[in-house]
Amino acid sequence: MNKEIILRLSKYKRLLQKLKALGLERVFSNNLGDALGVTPALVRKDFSFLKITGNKRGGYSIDELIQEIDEILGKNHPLDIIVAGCGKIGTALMKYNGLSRDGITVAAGFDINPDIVNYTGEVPILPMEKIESFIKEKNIKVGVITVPESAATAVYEIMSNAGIKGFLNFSPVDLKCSRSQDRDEKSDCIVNNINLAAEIENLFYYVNRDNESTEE
Amino acid sequence: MNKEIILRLSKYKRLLQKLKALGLERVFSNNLGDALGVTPALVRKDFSFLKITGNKRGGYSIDELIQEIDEILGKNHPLDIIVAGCGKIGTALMKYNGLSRDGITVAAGFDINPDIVNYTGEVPILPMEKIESFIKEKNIKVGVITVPESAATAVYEIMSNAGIKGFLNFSPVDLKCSRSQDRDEKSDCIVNNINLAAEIENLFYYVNRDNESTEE
DNA sequence: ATTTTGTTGTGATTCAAGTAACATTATTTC
DNA sequence: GAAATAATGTTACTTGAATCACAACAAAAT
Repeated sequence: MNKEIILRLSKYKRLLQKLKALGLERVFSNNLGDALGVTPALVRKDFSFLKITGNKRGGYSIDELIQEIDEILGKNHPLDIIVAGCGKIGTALMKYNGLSRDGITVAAGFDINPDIVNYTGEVPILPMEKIESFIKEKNIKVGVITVPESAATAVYEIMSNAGIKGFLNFSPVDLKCSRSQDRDEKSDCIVNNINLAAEIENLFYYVNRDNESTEE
Repeated sequence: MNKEIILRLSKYKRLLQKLKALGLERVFSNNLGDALGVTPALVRKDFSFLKITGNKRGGYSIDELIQEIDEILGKNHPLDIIVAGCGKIGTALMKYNGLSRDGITVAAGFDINPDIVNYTGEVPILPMEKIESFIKEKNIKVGVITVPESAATAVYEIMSNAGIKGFLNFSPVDLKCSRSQDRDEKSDCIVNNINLAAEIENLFYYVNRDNESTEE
């Protein structure tokens, strides 16, 4: 199955909440498709795939949609994550309001540097040695990796062995776990890699190319 | 054309630099494919598409490859960017070493909050009113958007009108410009959207689903 | 009650990224 | 110098995500 479907789900929900705030009660696949820049058929297919069903003439109930999407995204369970590596990016994520706004809680950060360990902060920063026991005790399943490239694989191994199943990886090495390619298989874990420098390099490629072709 | 090709290019290069550091001089499509988890044929296709050519028996010269990739990624020009919105994520990016390590320089940050404006920092934080003139004067082409959702579209418009062609957008709204879908068309601009909360929600979906199916 | 309307749900189609296969050609070996 | 080898470069194929098109059907209108 496609990762994109679930990313679209989050976008549907965000939009639905706004429509609800405006007083709307029902929505059509056309509305959602327009807003996301996809065809209405794809919206219906997404819902069909996720066993969400609408009304043959009246579209979809916004309230029900939101509820069902929450159910699918696991919003009825607590969304607790940890952050491994409290450098620039790591600490930013720990404090980022955009996560808590969507119900995601950073339970703790971890770092090898004893100088920045801090048990009393709003989100505590614990020594890296404690990451394994913390994961097991709190039964954490999702973690963010923001350690330097050289440490990424080792930290990933530790987290994976301790029970983390979902990874958001900001280090520039592509972490790939056993069967993560095929998201339908019951795989050991999932990794979403975000390579910030590569994303920006990517932009420069198109920008430079477009420049050149207009300079003629 | 596919964004993925250019992201792979960055990965090729990272790998090539490591191989070079180990003393290697030549590399085969097989090596690169293994490391990136793709078929060797795709590696050759990427190079073929980018007019990079190898040696029928001896593979590719690492030095030449690195040079040609640098050329394509525009590494011979300065990679100057700006950051709009100096909140948690924005300031983290401004100080993130991972960018400068790849030759990317943050020329300045911008924010509406006068309290955090700071002309003397390593990377200055300027008032948002100055973003337009700054872009024009310094001829900046790539920008990062890390403002709150409510301001995202407005800031995008200003930046776009001032001359920014490539956007990395961290606000949860999908910014889409005229013809950015089709990356072959000479389009007005390119936007890469990164929705952090959605990425994590996405992980929880798979983690929860796998849990449920093993609980039977 | 019957017809019309308008939207869902889904099978067929398109399209593009990635894979597989192979013809091509430098290099080595004898 | 000819044969064998081992890699590239490219054509044909596969696959899967998104679109298109339409049948099914609930609600509204007559």
